[in-house]
Amino acid sequence: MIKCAKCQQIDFVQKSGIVRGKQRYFCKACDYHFTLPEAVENRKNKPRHQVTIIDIANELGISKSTVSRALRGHTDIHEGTRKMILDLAQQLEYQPNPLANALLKSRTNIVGILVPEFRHYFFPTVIMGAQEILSKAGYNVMICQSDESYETEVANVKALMNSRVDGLLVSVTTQTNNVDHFRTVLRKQVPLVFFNRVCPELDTPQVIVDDYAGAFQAVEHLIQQGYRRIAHLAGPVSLLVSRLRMKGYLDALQKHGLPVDNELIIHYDLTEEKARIYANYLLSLAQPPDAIFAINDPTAIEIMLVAKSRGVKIPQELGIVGFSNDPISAIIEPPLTTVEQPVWEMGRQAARILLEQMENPRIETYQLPTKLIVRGSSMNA
Amino acid sequence: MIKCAKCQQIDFVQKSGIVRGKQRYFCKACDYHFTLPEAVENRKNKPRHQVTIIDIANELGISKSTVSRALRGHTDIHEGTRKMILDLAQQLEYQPNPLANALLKSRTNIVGILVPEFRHYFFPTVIMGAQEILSKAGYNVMICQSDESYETEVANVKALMNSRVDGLLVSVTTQTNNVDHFRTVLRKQVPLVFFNRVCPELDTPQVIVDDYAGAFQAVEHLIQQGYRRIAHLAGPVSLLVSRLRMKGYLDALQKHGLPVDNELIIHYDLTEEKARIYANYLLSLAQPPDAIFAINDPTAIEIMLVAKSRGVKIPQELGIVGFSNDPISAIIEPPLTTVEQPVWEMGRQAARILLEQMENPRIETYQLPTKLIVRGSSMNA
DNA sequence: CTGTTAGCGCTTTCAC
DNA sequence: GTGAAAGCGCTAACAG
Repeated sequence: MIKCAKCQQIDFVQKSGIVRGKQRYFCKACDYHFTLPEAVENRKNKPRHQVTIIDIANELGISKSTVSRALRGHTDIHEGTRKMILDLAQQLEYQPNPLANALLKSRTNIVGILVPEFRHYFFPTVIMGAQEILSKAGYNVMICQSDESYETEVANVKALMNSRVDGLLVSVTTQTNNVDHFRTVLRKQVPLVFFNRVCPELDTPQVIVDDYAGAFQAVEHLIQQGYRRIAHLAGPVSLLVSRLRMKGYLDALQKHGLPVDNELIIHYDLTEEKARIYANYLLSLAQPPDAIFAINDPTAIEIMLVAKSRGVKIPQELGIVGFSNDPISAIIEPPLTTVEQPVWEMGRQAARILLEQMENPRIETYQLPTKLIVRGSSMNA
Repeated sequence: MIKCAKCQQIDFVQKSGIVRGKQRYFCKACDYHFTLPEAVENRKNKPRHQVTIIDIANELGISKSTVSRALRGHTDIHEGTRKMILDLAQQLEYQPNPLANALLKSRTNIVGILVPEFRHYFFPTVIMGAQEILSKAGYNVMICQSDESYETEVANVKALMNSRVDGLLVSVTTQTNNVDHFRTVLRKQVPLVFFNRVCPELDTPQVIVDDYAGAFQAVEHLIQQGYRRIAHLAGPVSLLVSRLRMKGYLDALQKHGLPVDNELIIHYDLTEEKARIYANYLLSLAQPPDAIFAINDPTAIEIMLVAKSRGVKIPQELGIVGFSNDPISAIIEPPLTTVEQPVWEMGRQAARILLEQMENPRIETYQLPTKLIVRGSSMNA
């Protein structure tokens, strides 16, 4: 059952007494005395036992503090001792237990990410960007999605806080009007960074793109293409991003002397069904719009589908511009004009700020650039 | 500074000695004696201090064991004591520290999910399905993506194991040929369930769809539509899903007496670039195919884009069928014929099996149904 | 350079 | 019914 630690043979090994509470063995073949690594013995009893510093300490007959120090890379330690410890640790495949550390330090090295959904292109991509930075910094990521439900969002924040995450990256739901759950987070001094769908009323960093400029450019482009009756299918007023893009839309109309027709402005909850309903509504107006600026690409795409189903020609009869440059917008026909935003970079940036926030808190709003990408859906030439 | 616990006034409160090591207060207005909840006092010193059972025990002058019992809902406890404890716990917003519990029980209530990517529709949806079940069961989810890199996969498994997840839901990369890292997981008795991209060589549950039947139907449909020279842009041989769909393709050809032309069968690594390259290659053959069965929808869509750019008419000159029913397949033009699989349900099922695995391990392969959805890309009428 | 001790927050025997 | 004490794995302050 027991292999000799030197010659690896089995048949010649016999027990040879107990030293310091540990069973010692003796190989009659190669004349070698040894003890079994504690971990090996333990494993027999507890199958899930993980090697601990105590196993190493016992095996080497030293104290666990010394082992800890060696493993932590402290300097004031005998070179021989260190080598001994490091070697055995490697041999036993020692893995520090992060739970013990977390309990001790009240730090889990986990960052929570909370998004409203990840069916579309945007949020998964932001998450990937954030993960890139966070995992480099030694953090794991716990992802929750609120499914655009305020209640779920509150529950998720609670769950993440309860899991003692070291920080939180959040994009709120369309329904989030009360932000007390985030106040609790801040009160408990857990770093919190909002991105895309932010909470400017909270004193914590926010990462957004230049929504205003993007929207302005988009609408100005439509005007330059000759469209005159431009509708805006906007997001809910609760979201800053909706309000900023709305302002860009309004200002572009104003700059070019176009009237604002409230009939052409619709706020909606970003669900697919509502997008379809309102697209149909707009196209059934007595004086329908000749172009629509959509709050985002999924919305624009729903509009395109509705327009197509009604036989409305894009871009001749209806110009359409979206926002985000979802890959699907290059695939659909005609390809969708859209405002590109650095989605991946937004995740990276939010993560960087969160990490910085852990060191020295600073409240700031970070704004990334946008860029209009002109495609077929708005080329009324 | 100190509010009276009864009349809530501030000005009349004064200290009234120390009892059992705790400062007591006295309100001259309402004649009420009280102590400050320990937690409140502590909060002043350690801003991040969370209320612990010790705080409650001290405040009530009882032992933490009793508090623990009351909170755990043990029966043998005085009703009055229990009520006192529960009330104070609520008042102080006591939250048990999961870290302490995790350390004690070696259970984190975290499940790791490892996927190759989440840019497309498939994996995010599976994850949402899994999360639905897992969060109901009280588990948090830690998501990693390997980005189709074997090394990243190994690193991620290590990281998740190191975080002491209670279970693992995995879909492997296209590059995963060596599965030793998963053997380690099983050796440490951590429940492991594969889905979609599975590892049949490992003794652990696998969740897949009926890839063979789905592929067979898809190809048979193409044949029935009159296509005779049907190519297959397949996944890497390393993946079981590739092999099963390949078999369905081959058997359908055989059943209908069509020859197998190896020139028309290409295995590739599922990257966008390669999809484009091979689509171009197939369409440039001296005898190009008149239809292509693609391993999945993203592949099919790349093929469609290439075909369009070459002026090849779909479905007249080229029939195309994909796999998965990615929402984009209904949007692209012509809409893509595809094999629907219950993606969300796959996540739910995998999660359920993982939970069951934690109770009584059982090795089984679960297979979900598929269904052909015929759309314009293959209607050669 | 190394060992001893205490403690992170909690559950769980084992006593009384 | 309740308390005391041990211990999960680890780090760090304090002694030598």
